[in-house]
Amino acid sequence: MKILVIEDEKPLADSIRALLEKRGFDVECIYDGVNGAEYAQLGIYDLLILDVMMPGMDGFQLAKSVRARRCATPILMLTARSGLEDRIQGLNAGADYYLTKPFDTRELLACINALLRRQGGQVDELTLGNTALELGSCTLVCGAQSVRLSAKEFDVMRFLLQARDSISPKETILAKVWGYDSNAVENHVEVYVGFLRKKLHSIGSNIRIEAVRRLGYRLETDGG
Amino acid sequence: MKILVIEDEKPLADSIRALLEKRGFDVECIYDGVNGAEYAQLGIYDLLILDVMMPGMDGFQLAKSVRARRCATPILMLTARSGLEDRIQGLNAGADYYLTKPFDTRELLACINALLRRQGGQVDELTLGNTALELGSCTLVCGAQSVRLSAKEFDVMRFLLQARDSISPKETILAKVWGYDSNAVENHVEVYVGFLRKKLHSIGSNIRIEAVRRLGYRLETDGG
DNA sequence: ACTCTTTTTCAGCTTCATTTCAGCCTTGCC
DNA sequence: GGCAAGGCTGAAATGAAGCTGAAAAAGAGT
Repeated sequence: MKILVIEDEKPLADSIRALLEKRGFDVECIYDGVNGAEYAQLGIYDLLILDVMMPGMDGFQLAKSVRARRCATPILMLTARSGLEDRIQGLNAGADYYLTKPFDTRELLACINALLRRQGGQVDELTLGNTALELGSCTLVCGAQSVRLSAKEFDVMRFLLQARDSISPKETILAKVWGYDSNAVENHVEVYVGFLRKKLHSIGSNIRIEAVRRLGYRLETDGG
Repeated sequence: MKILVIEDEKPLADSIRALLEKRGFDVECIYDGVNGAEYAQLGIYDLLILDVMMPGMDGFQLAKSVRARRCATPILMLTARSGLEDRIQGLNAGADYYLTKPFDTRELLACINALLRRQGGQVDELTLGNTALELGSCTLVCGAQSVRLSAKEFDVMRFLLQARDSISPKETILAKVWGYDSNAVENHVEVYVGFLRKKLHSIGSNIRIEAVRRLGYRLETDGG
């Protein structure tokens, strides 16, 4: 995650950089508005953090110019001006969030997470080994390969992934996926495990569904 | 644009509704948290406005439960509690913006615009593959070719495009396009998907609307 | 009142996820 | 080895889910 900080007070900018880098973000700082605008418009950042008051070009102008170029990077405005009019002006200029200085570091982080959460495409997935189950699209993904799962296949796979290392008894899978009062039998689970094994294999996954005699199934990963 | 307001102070809720309706939004109000959660999870709203302090289920719990169901609707939290810890808790619970009461109506509108802008509310076309949906003219465009869509066709197409890779259940499309309380049936969606397939084909689009049995529809693009 | 478009209804048809089943393989015990 | 129980699998049957074309109904425009 690349973040661009545009802030003319160097000490503050650098402390933000330090804070965010500690959290694993990739941060760049620019100390004036005019240069900042150029970098911001590259469109390569996942988030812009802008100061409002800066020599040359202020945060409002900067936000407007970024948006005018159809660049959709989220913008967090950070400023000492806490007035209502400023907040409205900031938001209307294209900012996504308006935070007033002095700010608490935890609040800053919470804001950044909220903005990036949206940006990150919100792809919820369960992963194990080299393989991910995308919940939104019911798809198993392994590197460049992927297969779609049917509704029941998806339910079973998801149950196994959520159980992680523990053993899932067929009885439990049956109750959870088919319903405890359905008249499905354990062979259904066996058949579906068969389907899943085939699909996992077809995309080169290193997950195996292993049968534990009398007890149920468990996921294992090959090679580490 | 459909907005759901969940707020237990009826007069406030209704005044927000009036304000937003005047701006052309389609607004519903729910006056308690538990019911609110159910509506919110329908996934048919473009924005949720939540009060924090409510009997039954508070805004934090509500936001968490919505997010837990992988529902990505933007959330604006509106509250009398202005403390730092609250703001952090709200953002971490899944809120996208935190506004303290009493708020200025212009600020509220600016926030809403900022949040909806990101939702594709402000952009004027949605694209996928070689095809664009022009929001202003309800037209599907592919290269030099184009077709006009009827109102319902447009709504369905737009919903599918906004869902991107994820699967859109017929139930949700129905609720969003025909209204959750209409007496439309799932076959309506099937018929409209049929219309859209024909039109997509007629302009040489490489988008396909694929049925995922038991789960819903998803867009796919042909040829990489 | 008429024409044209959009939306709804419906019945018959197709398809494929799910179920069923029979036979085979594996494991572990005597 | 022989046997039994548990597990696996390929193929066939099934039925619910999805599709479609045509016609009725509802609106919109003239």
